[in-house]
Amino acid sequence: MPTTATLKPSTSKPPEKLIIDTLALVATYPAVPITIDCVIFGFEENELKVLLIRSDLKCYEGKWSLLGDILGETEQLDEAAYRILLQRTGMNDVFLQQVKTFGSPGRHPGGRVITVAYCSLLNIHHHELKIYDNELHWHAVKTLDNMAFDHQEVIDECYEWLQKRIQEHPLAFNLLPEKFSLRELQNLYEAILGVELDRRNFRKKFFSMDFLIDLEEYEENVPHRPGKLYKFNFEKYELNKKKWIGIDF
Amino acid sequence: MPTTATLKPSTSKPPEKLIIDTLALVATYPAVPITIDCVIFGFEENELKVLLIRSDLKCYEGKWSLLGDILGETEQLDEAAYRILLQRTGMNDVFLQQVKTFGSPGRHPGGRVITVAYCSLLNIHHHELKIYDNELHWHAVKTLDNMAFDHQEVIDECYEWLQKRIQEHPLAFNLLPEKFSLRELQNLYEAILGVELDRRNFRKKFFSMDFLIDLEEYEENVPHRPGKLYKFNFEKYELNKKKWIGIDF
DNA sequence: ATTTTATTATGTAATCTTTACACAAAGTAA
DNA sequence: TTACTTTGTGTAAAGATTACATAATAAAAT
Repeated sequence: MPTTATLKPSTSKPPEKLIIDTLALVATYPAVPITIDCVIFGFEENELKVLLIRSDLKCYEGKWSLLGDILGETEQLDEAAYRILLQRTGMNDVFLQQVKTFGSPGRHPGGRVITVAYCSLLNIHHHELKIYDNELHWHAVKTLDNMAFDHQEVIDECYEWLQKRIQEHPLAFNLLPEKFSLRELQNLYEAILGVELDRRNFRKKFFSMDFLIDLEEYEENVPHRPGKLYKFNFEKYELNKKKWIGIDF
Repeated sequence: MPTTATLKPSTSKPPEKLIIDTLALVATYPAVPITIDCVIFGFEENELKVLLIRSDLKCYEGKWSLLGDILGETEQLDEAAYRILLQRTGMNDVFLQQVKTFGSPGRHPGGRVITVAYCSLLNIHHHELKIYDNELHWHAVKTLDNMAFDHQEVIDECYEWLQKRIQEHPLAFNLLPEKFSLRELQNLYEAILGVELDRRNFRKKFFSMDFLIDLEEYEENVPHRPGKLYKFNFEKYELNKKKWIGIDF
């Protein structure tokens, strides 16, 4: 035992007997089917949306469901999430992150199934859906109801995760066109955070971060004064990103 | 389909055939053993520590391991985490939170086992260990090595989660005595965040949050001028806590 | 008793950040 | 030409952060 460890009291005992046959050990463990569910948020017409399909279970007939599938026997969790997204939508250029695992014994009508939720945020017009089986579609997050399984809860947790995340990481730029106006950026934040922001202060904030590249181009075909277009400087961000924010609660 | 949903293109198809026998469906799913691992951080002698036991697998002989066990067949994930902590340590008054699920196919030598990591932070002197089997002990986080399974990685992820978390939530107060001096509080933050902080600014920060109750009492038996004692006003915090932090990256 | 040592407690000026708020300029549509 | 809509911009006040030094208190050593 290293000297840095707190001394164990005299009642401490080493393992009774070391287990040699780990395969036999694991074989005695009860096993549970694992699924991965993908919560893919998108943004369109100033509204946050999420990708859903029709449930193919009779008991959830007509209800909506997340994109999910069972975990393959030799698959990494992340790998499965990317596979599912590709199989269901044809998209292969999306960054997914694990958010939370849901394991209530009663969450699946067919018996215990544990699901690991993965989340992403993307530009609906940059990522063409190539497959539409089971009525795959973008559904407004505000008007969700009628969800199969515990998918409402899964979406709620992912949405909270997302709201936090877009304030700390430049996620939002993934769902704007490459060239965007500050108004588009602000609409996005307002839609996802569900608040109104002051336009001047919003601009000041982003300009002072100094990650926006002024393209010296302007919007076209807008029925009013066109806004300037910018793009996000991901390289600069990667070099300069903050380590921490400071104690604040 | 609600009117808010994006219209599906003509290629969209409803589910081919609805599944009625969900039990039979789930029975076809490959199943994986699930374990829960508890990453319990504690603080003692100005050092962050974590609860470890000896691995009882021959192939990890002499290595340290997190407190873990298999998930019971009808157990909630959270429930299992609390049970494991109670069984292994006798502690039953600890708040645990799910951090991440680890599922690399090769992470367990006995075959695929997926683990869900739960994390907590507590005051070593408030939570007496009542069981010491398998050399249960507090181990300094700084000097970890020689970990079984992927437990180093699990601890690393939980540590990062913790560093972020204590800056946004008043977690830290759970691991001080009820009455504490500002120096104790500062030591804690410095130890967990791994930085040095300016004493005057640190005090200003906490006083301005206005969640500390001045007890008008002083430290005793210290070989120098005694510091004032405070306690944390959890009620006030619950009423006033912030909704969000602001865009910053 | 006096001195030494360690540590607490406190204030201020400079800088930076946040907030609230209003008006002129640019383009389209009528 | 006018009306409409939306962009772009500045400033003052308040608040937060940073960097920094000195006096007070108690115990321990002499």
